[in-house]
Amino acid sequence: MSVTMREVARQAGVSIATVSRVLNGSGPVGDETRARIEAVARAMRYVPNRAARSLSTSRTHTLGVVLPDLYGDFFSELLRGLDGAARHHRYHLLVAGAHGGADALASALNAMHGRVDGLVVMGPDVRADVLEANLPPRLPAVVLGARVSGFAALSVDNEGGAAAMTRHLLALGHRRIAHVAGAGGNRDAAERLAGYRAVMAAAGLATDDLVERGDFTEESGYAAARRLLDGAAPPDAVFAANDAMAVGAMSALRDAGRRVPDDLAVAGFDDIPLGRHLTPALTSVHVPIDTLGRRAVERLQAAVEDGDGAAGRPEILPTTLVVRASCGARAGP
Amino acid sequence: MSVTMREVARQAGVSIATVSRVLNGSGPVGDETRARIEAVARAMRYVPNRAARSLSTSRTHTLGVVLPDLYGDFFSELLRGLDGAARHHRYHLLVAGAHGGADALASALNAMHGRVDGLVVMGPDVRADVLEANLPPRLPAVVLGARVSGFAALSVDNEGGAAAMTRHLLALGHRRIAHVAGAGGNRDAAERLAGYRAVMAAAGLATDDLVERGDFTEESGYAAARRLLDGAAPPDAVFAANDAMAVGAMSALRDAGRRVPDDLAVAGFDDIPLGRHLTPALTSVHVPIDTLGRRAVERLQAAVEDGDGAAGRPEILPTTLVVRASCGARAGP
DNA sequence: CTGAAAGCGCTTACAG
DNA sequence: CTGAAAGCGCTTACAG
Repeated sequence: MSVTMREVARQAGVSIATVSRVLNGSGPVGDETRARIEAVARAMRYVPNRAARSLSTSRTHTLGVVLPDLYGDFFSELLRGLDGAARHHRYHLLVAGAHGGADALASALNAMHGRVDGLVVMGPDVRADVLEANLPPRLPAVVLGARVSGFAALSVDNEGGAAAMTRHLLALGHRRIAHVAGAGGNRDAAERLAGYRAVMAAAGLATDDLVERGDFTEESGYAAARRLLDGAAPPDAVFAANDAMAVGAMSALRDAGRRVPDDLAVAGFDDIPLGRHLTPALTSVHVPIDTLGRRAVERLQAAVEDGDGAAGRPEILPTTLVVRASCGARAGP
Repeated sequence: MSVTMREVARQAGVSIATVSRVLNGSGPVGDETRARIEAVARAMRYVPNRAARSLSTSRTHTLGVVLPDLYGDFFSELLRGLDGAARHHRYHLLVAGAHGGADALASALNAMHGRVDGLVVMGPDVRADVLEANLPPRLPAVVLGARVSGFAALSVDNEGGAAAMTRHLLALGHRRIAHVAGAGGNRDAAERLAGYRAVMAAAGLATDDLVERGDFTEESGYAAARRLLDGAAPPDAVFAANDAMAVGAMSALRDAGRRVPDDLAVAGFDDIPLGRHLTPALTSVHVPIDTLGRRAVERLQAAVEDGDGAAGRPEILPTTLVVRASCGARAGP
């Protein structure tokens, strides 16, 4: 195929071992020899074959990333965090979208064997036992948004964030606070719902007719808001489990002739860039997505370097309330 | 490290050649032998080492993707297109962000040698000769947004789109149409500027004091709009070379107390999802970003399969005008 | 300082 | 139908 070390060695009149030493800066090599080899390699436009190198060193300098999807504000920012940290630690990224399903996950993981030094797997939709059954036993891995025994877990404080938002809405005087929950079976969705419910219960407020389920898409947020408006006693605030659904809800309210925030407050979760640009700007719970990516790489890098399995204590990143105009608070940046 | 074919072979009492045949479904193997090997492999949780397989087959089933960045609406959608098509053709994606600079590009390409069957490189900021000097001679590659001799080129009709937008603004009665250009040295930016200039010139309108340069960021769009407003004779329409700058321009106009579209029309380029959510919604030029990704993979896949270098004629994808409220046209979806 | 050789984990003609 | 062997392109003790 392409030019190999053997050809460089022949051209330079040395053994391949010496070429390897020069290219890796390892072992002692005579100055004259080194210069000659470097010149020949450059002239021949030699580039080392990484697959071969990986095979003999069993190091790839690559991290595998398996996400439910590669698209959208959330994953885009996650990739940014992963990419930045990976670049910083001189790692590359082998990415795969594994839209739901244990099969997709298994096949993605299979295809990475021997090509990565560690794995970042995002699994809020995947059952922990499925993950556990498919993660390679020896490979360092960090799991995002799920907890799998034996592997490092990184997640965000969904419950705390949802609780803070619910308290904020209560403090603004809202009582019938509806929640548009995320997809069933999704861990983030479940935790956010739990945070909301806990605070409502503590305030002595029932939530029976105030929870509608969506699936994290804008359309599902629109539909959920419609159902809430059509109910017997419509809410005075809508807290969606993510920003996309909040955007959908805002559209539904507008289409129904209700003004935000005058008639109804709306809030989301994630704090995607879009939120700042809406009119009114969207109150949300900030999730440190890029930090999530960065920390994942850092933990992995440490694990690879130290040889341990990246296990260690689970890490929960804090979320923060971001108050803007959509919830009707007076002071909104 | 992990369990290898040799261990499976030993456990099953056969040679590694036979194990390989079973795993790949190649060559004839006795039913009883096959069943035994499959059982053993499953029991041992054997997963083939891809680096080793790549080395002996010189096929990786992976495509390398080198982008200026991995973040933002544009790249996110491009990745979506790439990922979808890659999955469809059973390829994986090795991605790298190579923020400007020939060095980053060279190092990213280096690190991919031996690990990919083909390359997608996005190069609007990179000079063609730098690309040409760094692309591996034998590897099929498609270049996005640049033209490098010997490699397939895929781009979008920037000039046509900018011309159509300029004509649209003229048709709405605007005369002093300003253009906020993209980064200098960027090919997309240059083509969009050219499209704008050509139509203005054909209409007999001067553009001397109507072009401000930005760098594709929202902030630069804000600053450019400010400079235009502060000029001797402010424009009556602002056409930004991308949506992010249009968003910045809208903010600047709002901060200056000017209403969009009543006082000034604003238009962008790219048609990112955000545009639909703005108030007023942003008129833009739709760029088929995901198609760009999909076509890149399709061409590469064909090249890998057929053994040719993926060269062939350059392909220019059409752009389309998307009229919304920000330019003041009556009928806007 | 330099080279011959073994080995990384696979695949694939070539024999049998 | 099955196995022994060479080879993919590197790295790395081990000699010298």
